[in-house]
Amino acid sequence: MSRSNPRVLSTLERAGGFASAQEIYRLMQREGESIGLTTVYRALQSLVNDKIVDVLRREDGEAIYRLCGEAHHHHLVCKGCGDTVEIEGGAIEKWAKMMGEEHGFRDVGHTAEIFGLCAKC
Amino acid sequence: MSRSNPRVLSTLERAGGFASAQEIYRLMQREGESIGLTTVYRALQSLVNDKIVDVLRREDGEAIYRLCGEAHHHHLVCKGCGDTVEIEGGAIEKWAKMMGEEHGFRDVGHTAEIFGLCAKC
DNA sequence: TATGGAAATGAAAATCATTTTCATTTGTGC
DNA sequence: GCACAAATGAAAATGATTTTCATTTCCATA
Repeated sequence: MSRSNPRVLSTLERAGGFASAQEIYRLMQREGESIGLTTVYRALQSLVNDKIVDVLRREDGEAIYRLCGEAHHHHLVCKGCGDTVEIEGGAIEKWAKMMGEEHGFRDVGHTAEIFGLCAKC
Repeated sequence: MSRSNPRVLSTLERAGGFASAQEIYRLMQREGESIGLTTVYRALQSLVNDKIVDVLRREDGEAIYRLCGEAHHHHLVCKGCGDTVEIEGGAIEKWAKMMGEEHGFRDVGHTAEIFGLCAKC
């Protein structure tokens, strides 16, 4: 069942380890790779199953796939201009871990995003 | 421009202050209210603009609208069975606030969800 | 009380990400 | 070479959300 297409994985890497299925597809197209959108989606699902990547959501709901092992960080996003700052999340890591344990959960992950209006907006 | 339809707001309240546009629409239908889906979406957007509700995303990407002023909490969700525990997020509130200030952001909000496998799964 | 225009409404079509279907192709062991 | 499972991808289906556009409702003013 291993449909973890290596071309898709390598494209995700090349995209900075942080991209949506559509972006990966377009990128591969632009680079002349012959692949179908369906296969991209399937490969990404497979990579998620194998815990090689994980999934987050953009503010607009689109799924973005992130290479696990990427230095784990969070985002501070401006609602006005979309500018994004990567931030440290040490406090969150601990909080998530603690909360998970407290309720008997294992294999615990988390998402956290902060949004607001940046100085310019 | 105030399209903050009061019937939509009151339905969101009745739904526990936490529902998607589609759910609100279906609920209103079921209760015999005559309203169009478009109007529900517009009313919700308007409520968001007026900061009466804010928007989050379900794991599947669907937008859910939450009454502001609802006791703000976070979720611990089981990836296996979907069971959800509401949890305290004091640490996060502080973290988000601090990070926002540190980068000159105002009007700062955040989302944070923890997910893992519960004891039963 | 008419009336003219602005705001609100909603049905239907458009959009867009994602999933499903299904026929075709590829790869592998025999 | 052959059979069969897995992989592929085009096209259709799905589902949330947005847009279009014609109609209706409000409201202030003549």
